[in-house]
Amino acid sequence: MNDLTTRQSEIFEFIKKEIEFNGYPPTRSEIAKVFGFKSPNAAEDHLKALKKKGVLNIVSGASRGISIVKEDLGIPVIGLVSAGGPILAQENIEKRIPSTQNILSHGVDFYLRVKGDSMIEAGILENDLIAVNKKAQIKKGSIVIARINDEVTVKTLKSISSDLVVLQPENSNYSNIEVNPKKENLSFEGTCVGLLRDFC
Amino acid sequence: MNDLTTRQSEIFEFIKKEIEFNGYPPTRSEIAKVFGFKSPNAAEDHLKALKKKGVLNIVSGASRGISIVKEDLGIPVIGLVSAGGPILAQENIEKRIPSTQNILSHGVDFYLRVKGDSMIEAGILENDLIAVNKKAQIKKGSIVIARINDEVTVKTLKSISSDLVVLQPENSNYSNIEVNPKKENLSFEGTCVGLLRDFC
DNA sequence: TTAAATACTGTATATAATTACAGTTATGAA
DNA sequence: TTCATAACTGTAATTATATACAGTATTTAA
Repeated sequence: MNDLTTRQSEIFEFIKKEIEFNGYPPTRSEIAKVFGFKSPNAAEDHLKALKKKGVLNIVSGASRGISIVKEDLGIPVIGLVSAGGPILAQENIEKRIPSTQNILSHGVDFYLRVKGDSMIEAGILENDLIAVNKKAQIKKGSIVIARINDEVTVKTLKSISSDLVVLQPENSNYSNIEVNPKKENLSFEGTCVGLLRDFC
Repeated sequence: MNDLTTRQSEIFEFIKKEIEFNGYPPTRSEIAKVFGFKSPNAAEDHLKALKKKGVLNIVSGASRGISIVKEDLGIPVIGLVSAGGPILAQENIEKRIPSTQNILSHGVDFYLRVKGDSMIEAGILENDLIAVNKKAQIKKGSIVIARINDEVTVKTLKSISSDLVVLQPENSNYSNIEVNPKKENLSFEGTCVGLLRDFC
């Protein structure tokens, strides 16, 4: 229900930019003028389409009564991960942090609250929030969020091959975790791309 | 030039809330209705006053042509601190991070980029950004940003009295710093209230 | 004390803006 | 083929909106 046509995207982007730049939305005539429409009704038609597709709200009768539908709930913060189910399951979401501006440079899919002290030598302390990107390439040396037999853990990926994956805690009191992905259930939830610590 | 009267503040706050809530600014009539004015001209007068005081932009002729003047440049990120001068001097500002939403719970006056490894055992690594609050009470045990004879340093405040201040690095390779505030120039730039790390 | 600013009422009007209705043309799916 | 959707032109009417002008009363700064 949210695949806009090329033209609709152009109109939608223009409206967003206008709101950003002027502080208020454009009128039908203003849209028409910018796109070279000879009738404000062309803009009206586009607005109706964008409303129908759920990306705009239109308040009838109000001048400039256009607003952007924001489905952006914020970036979820994952506390304890319940066994089974996906990490992003509703019951795992502790709260959400507005994603209004990307303070961290990579895309952040979710924040994970750190349990335990296995990563303190990498400067990752208990209760820190690590910013996780789900799609960033999993590679040697990066800090990964791994799931081993339904247990979620944050470790440095030391080596990876088809029958041996070595996960290294950054705490000399702990030993490396060696997993054979053919025998055990191993998956990667993502890569650590940042960290937030909130002193309170 | 920016001291609004009580009434003007009410109007100004209302306009901000309307923009936040509806996505577009109110009309004169809408303002008048909410405040019980019997004439839209009362709203017009207020808008003119708010424009004159520099907190609003009004685009003449445009319906709802009201926008908030934003002086908010974002929270400064301080890189290297040049000797002398205040920490927030222009030349020290590396960039600014939009303060659209307070991710961290305390007020953040600026971010300071960490140099060196003196705090690694507190999970503060080189190049991390520590969030600094200038006004939070300086107390024993908190991580403070101190200035000793024009040198800025981040340490844990171990003890404080009129003739001895002990600053403790969180790295066993370093020794405590002892300062006599009567003999040396010591000031506190603020308290660490958070941390941002951006893996890149 | 005197002018300027604040905070309104009341009226009126030009124009800004929404939006319906009637069409045209092109494209892709049933 | 035929119908729905997309992307417009063109016209026009209702209503939404900005905003000027003329007042009044109160408060505040010079």
